Amino acid sequence: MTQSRAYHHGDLRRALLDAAVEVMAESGPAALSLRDLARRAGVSHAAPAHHFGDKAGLLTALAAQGFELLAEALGNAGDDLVDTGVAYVGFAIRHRAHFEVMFRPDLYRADDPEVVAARTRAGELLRTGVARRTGRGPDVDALAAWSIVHGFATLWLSGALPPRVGPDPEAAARTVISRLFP
Amino acid sequence: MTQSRAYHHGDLRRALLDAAVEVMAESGPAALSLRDLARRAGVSHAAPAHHFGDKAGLLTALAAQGFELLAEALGNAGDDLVDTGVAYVGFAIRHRAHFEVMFRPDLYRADDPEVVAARTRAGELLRTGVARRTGRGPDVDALAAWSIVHGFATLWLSGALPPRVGPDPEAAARTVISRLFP
DNA sequence: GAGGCCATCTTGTCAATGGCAAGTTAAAGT
DNA sequence: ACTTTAACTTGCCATTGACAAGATGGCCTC
Repeated sequence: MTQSRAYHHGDLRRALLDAAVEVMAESGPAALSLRDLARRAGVSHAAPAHHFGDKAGLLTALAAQGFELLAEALGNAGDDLVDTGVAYVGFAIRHRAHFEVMFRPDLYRADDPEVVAARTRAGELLRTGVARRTGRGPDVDALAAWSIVHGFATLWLSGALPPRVGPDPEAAARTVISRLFP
Repeated sequence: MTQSRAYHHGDLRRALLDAAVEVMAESGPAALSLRDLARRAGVSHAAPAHHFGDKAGLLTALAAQGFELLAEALGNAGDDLVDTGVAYVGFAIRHRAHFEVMFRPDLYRADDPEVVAARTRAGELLRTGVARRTGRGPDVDALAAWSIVHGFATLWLSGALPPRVGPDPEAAARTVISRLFP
């Protein structure tokens, strides 16, 4: 109904992407199988190939969608730098499957035009969030900010953080980011 | 010759781990195939199963080895906090394959005793590196430090950083970490 | 030194997967 | 009505991970 016309299935492209997100959120990207997605959508095993070409094609679409969602999340975060960082972490937690694909370029075609456009947009939003603070040059601040939120999100998602950090990732992230920008 | 006795092959266990590191350093963890490793070692396709049980078993051994290497790298880094952080990044760059597996617990058995022991050891070395500095409590400092070095390493490995950062990851990491601990 | 034991590795097989080729269905245009 | 074309199916093949059963060869004991 939304972007590809409704034929036999309705909106298979979206259904496959949604199913992929669901599977990966539970079992990680390694557990993804095109045939399983097709089964969940109630179509034949070769149907996904029509929409995405191959597995990398599906993950490319997912990565593009992820960068768009990230840009949206950063755009809604307001002007404060710490809020932007917390929004980055919140996006990673809430859209775990997207996030995990986005930063694994060996899984998809990172030079895809849609991916490049969405990634550029998200990157600029992230950088403008840091623009007004200065220290050793804005580049260093931006890189440090990106590193600390990306690292925190990654560590949280991988389960590497000790329980002592607490159950609320965004609250913990706020504390950590404030340590960088007091 | 080193740990498993030399029978038909010599030291198949080590050969398979080395081949796995080589493959993953080039093409990422998704490209890993037990049969390919067996081919490279010149043994039959079922030989790896004897040493590692299954694919997760091989990656478990690789993760344990990785945490040991990380502990070693951190131990050699000296007392300075920034040096410890740079050593963390240096480890991630130099042992990319290990690093990428270590923080992807869906790929291996993270509760394996050897893995737990090595990870605990590395974790303590990382935390003692931060111990002497205090700010909002050592926990926050340790978490911030870990996040920033882990995030920088991850972003560098994924190729997400702009070329402007320069060609030397450890030099750039030093600048970024110094931003957190001036 | 003969026989047994066991770690090491091989051969054979099976289900599942990704990807390709060729055919089928049905909506949409002319 | 006829054609075109997107959307999907059926059938196939090579590769892979995992398992079962067998072969090989060093080591140990009596």
